[in-house]
Amino acid sequence: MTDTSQQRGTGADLKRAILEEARRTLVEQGYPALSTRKIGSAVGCTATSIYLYFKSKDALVHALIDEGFEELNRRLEEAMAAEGTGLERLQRGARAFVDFGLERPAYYEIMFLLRPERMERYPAEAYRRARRSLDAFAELASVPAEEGLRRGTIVLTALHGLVALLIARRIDASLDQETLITEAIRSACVAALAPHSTDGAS
Amino acid sequence: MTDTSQQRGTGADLKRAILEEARRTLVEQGYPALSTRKIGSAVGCTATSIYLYFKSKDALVHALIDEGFEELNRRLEEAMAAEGTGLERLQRGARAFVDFGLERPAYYEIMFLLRPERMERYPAEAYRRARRSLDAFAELASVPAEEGLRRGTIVLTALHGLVALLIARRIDASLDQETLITEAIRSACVAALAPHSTDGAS
DNA sequence: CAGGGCTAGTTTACAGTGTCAACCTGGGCT
DNA sequence: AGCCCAGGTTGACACTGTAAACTAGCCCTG
Repeated sequence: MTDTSQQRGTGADLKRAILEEARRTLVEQGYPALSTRKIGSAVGCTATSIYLYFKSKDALVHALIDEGFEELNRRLEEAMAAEGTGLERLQRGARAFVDFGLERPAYYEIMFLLRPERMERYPAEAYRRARRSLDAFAELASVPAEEGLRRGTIVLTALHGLVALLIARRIDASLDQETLITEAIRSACVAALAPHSTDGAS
Repeated sequence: MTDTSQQRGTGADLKRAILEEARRTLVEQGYPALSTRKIGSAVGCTATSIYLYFKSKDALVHALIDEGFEELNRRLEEAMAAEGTGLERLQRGARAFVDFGLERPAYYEIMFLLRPERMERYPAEAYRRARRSLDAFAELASVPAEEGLRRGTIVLTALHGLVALLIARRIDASLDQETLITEAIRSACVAALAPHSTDGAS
């Protein structure tokens, strides 16, 4: 037993091991701790071996992003599948989104917070598919397609801002987090489903 | 004339030059291009000289963040000072916030998008002061203090999410950006000033 | 005027990072 | 037996922020 560095298989096994280690590091120590050399030594190979299975470090991260979107989408579908009014379902979806962000901040970071240029190599197609979440939001607003997409997007931006600032601890600590979240969600969801208002409020 | 590297003064002059160069780089090439060595060579000194005037690279960035908050606050005050109903003023403030983010993305990034641990060294006091913007939002909701702070925070989070995703180009390109922005702002502001709703909608 | 000390800056070095090019090595096939 | 090649490694490059040690120039004092 040399130490940790011997759970390495070869070929596809090694690729799996690398991915596993990357996932573990991401969850336990966050994105900045992800380094090719660390992964390599933890998995029992050199840093450059990673490039046999991933075109770049970013490509490795993209694989993790895919995992993240899979879980997020699963949660969203589950939350919104159950019965209820449109508003209720939308609110449950929103809640699921926020919970995901708070429970998996490291995943959330690489999915939504990573510098744009890191994402450019992330295939646009994959990204669109990954963003099914948005479609789910959009379809709930029973309005013309574009308007629906817009309203879904607005909800998403509001939720994103909430999660992002919570994760970054940039929210005034004197506020009760739970109340803030429920109020923010309600505010965003109610507005999204409100009848089309062509001019000022009533 | 060796080359560019001769606009250097000494002492406080050098500090000013460093700050200027940092600001220029930030605006022209973005935060990731900020490196101590590049700044040094552009300004005519070595990388380590920067540490004579700034405790760390982060401290230098903090100085830029201060500049950013100064401009943002100025814009917000200007936008919200003019007459109008509470809603109108809030909307103008929100618009000013979004415009700032879109016009100064690099500043916005270091102010709101930088990794949290980079900010830990940013004195909490300075950050609170810098966040006067939020207070301005809060005071417009004429409700109890805590409720006002919460509503202001919710508006801020919504705007932040909007700006963050716009800057990151993660908004569906088929949407008209201008419409999206005005709708998002209206939605957030109307909700913030809505009467207190203890239970479900009417 | 000689010399001490301080200030402002540089040199050098360390420990990291992602990534590329060249090298090696063991197992399967001809 | 001999070859080849998939799969890994070694070593290097160009960066990063930053700390420690060193140095040139000036002012002030004896």
